[in-house]
Amino acid sequence: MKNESPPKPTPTELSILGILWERGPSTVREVHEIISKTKPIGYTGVLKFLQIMTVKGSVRRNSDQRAHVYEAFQQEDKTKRQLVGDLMQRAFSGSASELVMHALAGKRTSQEEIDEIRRILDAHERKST
Amino acid sequence: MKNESPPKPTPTELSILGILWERGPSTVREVHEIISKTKPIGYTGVLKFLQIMTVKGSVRRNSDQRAHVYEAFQQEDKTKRQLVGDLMQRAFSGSASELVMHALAGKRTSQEEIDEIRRILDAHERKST
DNA sequence: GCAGTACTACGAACCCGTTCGTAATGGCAA
DNA sequence: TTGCCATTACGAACGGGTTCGTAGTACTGC
Repeated sequence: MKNESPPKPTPTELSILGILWERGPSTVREVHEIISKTKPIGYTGVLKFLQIMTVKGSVRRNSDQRAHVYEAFQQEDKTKRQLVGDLMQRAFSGSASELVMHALAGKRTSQEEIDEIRRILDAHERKST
Repeated sequence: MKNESPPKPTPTELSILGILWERGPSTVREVHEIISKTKPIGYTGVLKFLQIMTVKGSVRRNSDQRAHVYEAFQQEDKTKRQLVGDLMQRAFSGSASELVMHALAGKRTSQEEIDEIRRILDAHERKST
């Protein structure tokens, strides 16, 4: 047993985690204000998810204040790695190049993005050599 | 309305589609033999999925033979593109470079894979200029 | 023609993600 | 202190993905 394997977040959980990763610790109200712009969900809905995620251990609650403050406890990197790895395995038999190919085919990508990816490749190459 | 938007396959459906994409038209028995090596599922379970997918339109059935032959009807490229695009949007705010970074971080990648990705980048660059 | 076998069809049930409605709690103002 | 408002807590319900058990159907050998 070597890694604590963060449970795979459901779609809605991921949306919420994303907000917490980006904004840092936030109250239910803050999360709700942001997420409701893109997803139809009520205040208590967000709260419910935060509670579930608290039980699962993917977020932590600080109840010092009246309005409880939640923060992401699940590691951003590890979670994202797992999500991509899972899809890569299930849809592309583990082939990274196939994954990249379809990722680029799906949307227009700026020159900066492409250059950035090249840098990532260089760095990865140097590391693993 | 321009694209027929292939419905997003569920995890198990994707496993089956993958087999059909790779092997071509197959019978229930053949699919079951392959998938049961990695996933605990019975014969009728596979059949059930094939039936559901037939209704959804992602596979087609040929009942000329006694053992019906199923073939993938859903486009491989389009489906994969959608899956990656969806994850990229939900987990990485649409950033292709972040996606690639975490994909590579998740597993060891051979030199050939990396070179292949570079080729893909080159091709994509040329096309979009 | 009859029994046995292999395959397909159908329906029920279960689990989990998701959502909502309502009750309980605690602080603030008058 | 009392009443109002914001916030949290809890439970129920709905839907979809997944699985399994059983019934129906067609072919094969005797």
